[in-house]
Amino acid sequence: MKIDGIDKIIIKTLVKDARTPVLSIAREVGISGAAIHQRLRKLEKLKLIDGYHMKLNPKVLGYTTTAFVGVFLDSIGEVKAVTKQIKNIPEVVESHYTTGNYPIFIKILCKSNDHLLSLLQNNIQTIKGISRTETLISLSQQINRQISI
Amino acid sequence: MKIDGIDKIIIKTLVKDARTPVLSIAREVGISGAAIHQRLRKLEKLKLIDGYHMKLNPKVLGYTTTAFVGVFLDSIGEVKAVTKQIKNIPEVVESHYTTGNYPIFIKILCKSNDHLLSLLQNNIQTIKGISRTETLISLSQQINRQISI
DNA sequence: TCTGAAATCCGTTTAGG
DNA sequence: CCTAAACGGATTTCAGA
Repeated sequence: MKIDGIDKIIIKTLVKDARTPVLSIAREVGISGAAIHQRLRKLEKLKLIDGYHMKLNPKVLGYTTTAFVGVFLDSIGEVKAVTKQIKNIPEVVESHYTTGNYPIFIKILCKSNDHLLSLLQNNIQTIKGISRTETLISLSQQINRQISI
Repeated sequence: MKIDGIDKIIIKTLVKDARTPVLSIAREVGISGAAIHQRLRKLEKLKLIDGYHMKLNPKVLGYTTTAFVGVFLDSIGEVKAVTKQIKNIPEVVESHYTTGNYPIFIKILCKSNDHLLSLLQNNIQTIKGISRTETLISLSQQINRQISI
């Protein structure tokens, strides 16, 4: 797996704006569009490129609060069943199976503190197998980026 | 701010694949490409669309482990200074200012447990103002999505 | 908001060094 | 790994309903 400087420019450009035309990258680095195209195919085949996605701004939809919730279980065997239930809650955007304090750790978006409370009490804590939760509210996010290449 | 069914199709399509041609969406919903184009401009003006980004697969780069680190500070006044230092660590992909157990909560990617240990001992814990840390290792991630519309 | 057409530009393939 | 050429199809703009 060789990733040279040209590949890095292609990647950095498209991480920033996935709709940058291939030909504009080609002009930038001074090779043909077809060559950029071939390199993109290579990077996709390597699975280094996972996809191209529109990013939504949750705040415009009213989701102003991010919270992390550590989930304790009655027994560790229930991870799968509980995760399946958690998947049905649309406000949950990440779920991790973890070692440390909690077996399950999730990230949720909510519209207000009341919404957060309601999610915890009416959705998350009513799932069978969950014994209790610990919440961490993100007041603001200073870093949000991908791994650097 | 009105988002109708057509807007939702546009958004869902581009969230899944940001490079879907406007004209293919147009055929899907049965209106002209120009109309889709106008709606996209509208959604961008609303700031609902935050951007279009290539998503990298950290595993292909060797980053197989995700960890969350709760950071305790000597004094709460040091949040800004410490965050600035944290930003210099490339493995840190998220940093949150939080209420709860920790004032700062970060997400990091690492290549191995040794790498994680080295990051904690040689990078994070050497930052002036950090008193101690608590680590949560993600063994696997079951959910990774955006807010639903 | 939408359409349809025009103009311009792009992605992709192919043949070849 | 690259180029150049060519085709099909895309984005974008604009006038008008």
